[in-house]
Amino acid sequence: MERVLRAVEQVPRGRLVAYGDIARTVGIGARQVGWIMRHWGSNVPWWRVVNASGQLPEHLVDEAHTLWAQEGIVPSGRGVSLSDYRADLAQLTIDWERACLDLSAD
DNA sequence: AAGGTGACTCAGG
DNA sequence: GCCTGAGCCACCT
Repeated sequence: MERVLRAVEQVPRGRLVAYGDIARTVGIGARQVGWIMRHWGSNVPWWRVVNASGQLPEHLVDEAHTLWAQEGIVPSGRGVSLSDYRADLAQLTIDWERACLDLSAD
C-alpha cells in the first residue's frame, strides 16, 4: 500500500486520477485503494483521487471542491470531468522512479 | 478459519 | 443515465 500512497503523491497539481487507475498501476483491487485512502489518505493529496465517475463520497465533496478550486480544477455537475483532468498514473510513477535514479546517479 | 464490509470498477440490461 | 451482479483483496469480527 506504500505504493498506493506514493502514486497519489505523484499526482501533480490540477490533475486527477481514478481509484481504478491507482489500483491497476500498483496491481491491487480498486477497493483496496479506497480502503487505504480511508486510513492514510489524510496524509496525501486525496482530493486528486476520485472514483470513475469523477465523484467523491458525501463527507468529502465539500473539502474537495475547495481544494479543487485552489488547484484550478472546475467541477462539472456532481463531480468533475475526470476525462478533462485525468493524469497518466503509470507515467507519473515512471517519472518518479527516474527521478530517484537521477538522484542516485549524480 | 469463515464470512462480512468497503473513499471501487466493469459489463449487461 | 440508472440499477444489478460479479470481481476484487486487505481488514475486521
